[in-house]
Amino acid sequence: MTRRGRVDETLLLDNQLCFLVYRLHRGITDLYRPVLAELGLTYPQYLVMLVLWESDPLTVGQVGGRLHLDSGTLSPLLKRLETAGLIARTRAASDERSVEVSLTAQGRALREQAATVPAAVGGCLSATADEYRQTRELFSDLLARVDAASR
Amino acid sequence: MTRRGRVDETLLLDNQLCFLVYRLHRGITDLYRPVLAELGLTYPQYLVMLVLWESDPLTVGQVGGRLHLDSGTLSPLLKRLETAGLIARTRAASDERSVEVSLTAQGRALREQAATVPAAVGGCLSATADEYRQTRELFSDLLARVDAASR
DNA sequence: CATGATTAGATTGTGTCCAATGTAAACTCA
DNA sequence: TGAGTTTACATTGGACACAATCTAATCATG
Repeated sequence: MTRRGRVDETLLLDNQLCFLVYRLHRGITDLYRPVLAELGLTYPQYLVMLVLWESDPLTVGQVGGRLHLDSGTLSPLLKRLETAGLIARTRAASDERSVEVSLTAQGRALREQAATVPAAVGGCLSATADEYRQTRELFSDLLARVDAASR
Repeated sequence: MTRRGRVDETLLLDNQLCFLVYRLHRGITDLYRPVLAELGLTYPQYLVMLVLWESDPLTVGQVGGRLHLDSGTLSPLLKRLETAGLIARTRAASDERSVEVSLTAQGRALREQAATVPAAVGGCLSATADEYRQTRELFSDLLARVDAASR
């Protein structure tokens, strides 16, 4: 394809989709950081709270399944959320291996404050709700392909 | 929009574009990891090499400008690339504050091996080159918007 | 020219992310 | 039932990413 000694344009940074995703990820977290800082959360911690606001309680494994994170990441993260008073962790009675993660009153209350977060950030990403949905579909398809490839 | 006590669907994980980008970023690095491991590189290290294969030498600041990374990230990363024998770091004669990063013969040689990397990974992302370009455009626009928003 | 401000990198500390390993509980099935 | 396997989570260690601070060199301005 490329001749010897010439620039291989597939190796050019700007041509790489993956670099755009990498930059996009960091750019978006830059948008979230100041907003979430007011809630005392990091972005991954916010994701865990989103999951628990949808369904509570959940085991550590269930939270991990939702976010595709393992205990190596979740254990210390959940410990910090517990220290912050937002969640409680208790060994499940039915299976002493599992740990149930549940929201505290403070953790539930934080949801009210968080209600404004998506609008504050999402507005930067798309002009219209339709465009937002459309982009989301494309990303979703792409993610499915990536997940399938790593199988 | 949402009534009190009802689920706020903007807080649903699956509705959030940012979560897709977050997952996409990690999914794509999962694809790169085994391929780059054969070159002895992590993904961020690979990015630095891409930048240097395009233009060599560069100061630490120039590399950082290209990747949007600061010295807090780059200093230890470049130290590891130096230990691996891929780059050299020398104080610039013209300005003793700057450090010039240059490829070693080994670092230049690695490029041949890396030539197959984009195809190995990019194939998972899009079926056709046209689709790839189209997706890239969309990401590029979105990134521009995000960068503009964080100003 | 001397002093204060700015700049380039390095360092330190915190929080992910992931691989590898450890530990205790639960399961399997001979 | 009981020994071996599997499962759930915790821990450790390496590598980013980012904020904050530090140091040394350069610049700006009087």
